[in-house]
Amino acid sequence: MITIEASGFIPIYEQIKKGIKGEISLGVLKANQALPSIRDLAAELVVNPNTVARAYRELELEGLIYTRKGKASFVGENSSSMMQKEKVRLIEDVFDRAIAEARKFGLEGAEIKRTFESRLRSQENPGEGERR
Amino acid sequence: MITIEASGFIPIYEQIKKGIKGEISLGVLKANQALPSIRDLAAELVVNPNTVARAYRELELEGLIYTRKGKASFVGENSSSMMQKEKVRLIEDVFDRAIAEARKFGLEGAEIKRTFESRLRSQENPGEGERR
Amino acid sequence: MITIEASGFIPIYEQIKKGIKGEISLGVLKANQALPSIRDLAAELVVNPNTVARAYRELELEGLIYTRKGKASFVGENSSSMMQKEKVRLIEDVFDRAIAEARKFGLEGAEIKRTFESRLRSQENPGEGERR
Amino acid sequence: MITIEASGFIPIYEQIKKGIKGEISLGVLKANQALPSIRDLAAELVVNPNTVARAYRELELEGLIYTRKGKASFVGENSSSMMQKEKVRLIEDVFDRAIAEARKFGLEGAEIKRTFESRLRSQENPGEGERR
DNA sequence: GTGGTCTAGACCACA
DNA sequence: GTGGTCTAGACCACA
Repeated sequence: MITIEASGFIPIYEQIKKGIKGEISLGVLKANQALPSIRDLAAELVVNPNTVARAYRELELEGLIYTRKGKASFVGENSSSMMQKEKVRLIEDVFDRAIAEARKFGLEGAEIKRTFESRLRSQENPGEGERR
Repeated sequence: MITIEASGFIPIYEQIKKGIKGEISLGVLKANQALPSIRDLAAELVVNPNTVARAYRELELEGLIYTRKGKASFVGENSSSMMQKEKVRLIEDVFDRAIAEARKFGLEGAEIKRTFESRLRSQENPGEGERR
Repeated sequence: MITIEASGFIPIYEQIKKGIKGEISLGVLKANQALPSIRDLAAELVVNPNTVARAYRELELEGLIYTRKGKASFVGENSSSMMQKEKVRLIEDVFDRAIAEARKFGLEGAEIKRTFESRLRSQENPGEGERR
Repeated sequence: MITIEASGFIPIYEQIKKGIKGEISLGVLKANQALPSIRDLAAELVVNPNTVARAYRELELEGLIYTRKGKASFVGENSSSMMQKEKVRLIEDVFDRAIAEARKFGLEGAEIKRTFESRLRSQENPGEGERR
């Protein structure tokens, strides 16, 4: 289940790569399991097949998947453990950026924490609206 | 003090816009204060003047700054209050994205919180290294 | 059919914007119809592609067109009705300016009207030449 | 009484030239009469003296005014008759443009006339608002 | 010196 | 092929 946001600046192929990495690290996609075909995934995401192909090609270059020509692409044997290691780095990075962004707008530690917690809560209880 | 990261996908002119918005919201740039000249900022950021000009032009279209041809660009009268309102939205947005990212990699509420707090701490005490 | 007059002070990108707005309001360009490609229009107008790109970009910021990267730019769903509303304002404005101009040269109501009507007539019957 | 609109694309020196031409053609400024000094007019219009100087310089090149160094600029002997001839052309031109603009937005003869007349009326009776 | 427009041309993301 | 960004560099309006 990959979601694409067209509005942003992040290339679609990067969003697809990230989505698949997420599924590998989650265990949704397991070692040697076949990925969806390029055409199927492209149709599902309403995206050009070339774009999916590029995502797969780069994942292959990174050693996370392998391709059997004429058959399909498969999750690599060591992908899961590779992703475990990268996962930590990736998530830390995303929070570092978010915190840096908040600081750029003048928030300090306590405020940043409060904002973060309020967002976490509001995402977990989306029906409730936001109390602060 | 705007920093440009060339590696990312976010266009330079967007990074400049964001930087200036941050400074306005921080009060570093105050109403009717002159922005650095296009050429100066371009030199400082090692970027083409056209790129800075585009950032300024878009900020003007958004009503945050105004320009006196032949003189300079200035922070708009209401920019600060405009940014105050947008600030909340912007920061919430950045945390929403970070949390969504973390979830995509299989983290849940408690883990996300722990990760966030460890990053916040490690940024505040950069000398200590990172404990995990 | 957009015409650019190089002699004037109005920037080329503004003339292109105005031309496209005219075509949308005329119904020559209909909702979801593709605009000419940036390169094609640039070639037709003998103008740099960047200049057309700027016009398109600003029309997009104004919400009149939308762009699918790698495909084309398209007329927005509500552009026609947006232009209908703006059309009145735009045309009233242009006559206000013309009338103000005439007054600046000392013409009064009746003379202004006579001049306007003679121009309207002479444009409708260009073959006849101008009688004064 | 010259009015400058800063928002537009028309250079300020052109607006000043046009204003002075209007005053000459109106007879407000008569042959051999001194124009306001560059500094005075610049102060009055809240504009840089260089800008007024340029307007005067070009009017001199067009033969409409002459300058006595150290004294002032004066309306030329034949300016009034020169302007009489140009006046017609100038005003016709402005209406031609306005009509062309209206046509670009799909209006035809009768509608154009109606719009023009309504603007003329509303300018003459600004207190009344616009009835159509 | 300062901003604004424009061109030529390169390179990239995407279809 | 199509749009987007960026650079280098020119020229102009204005201060």
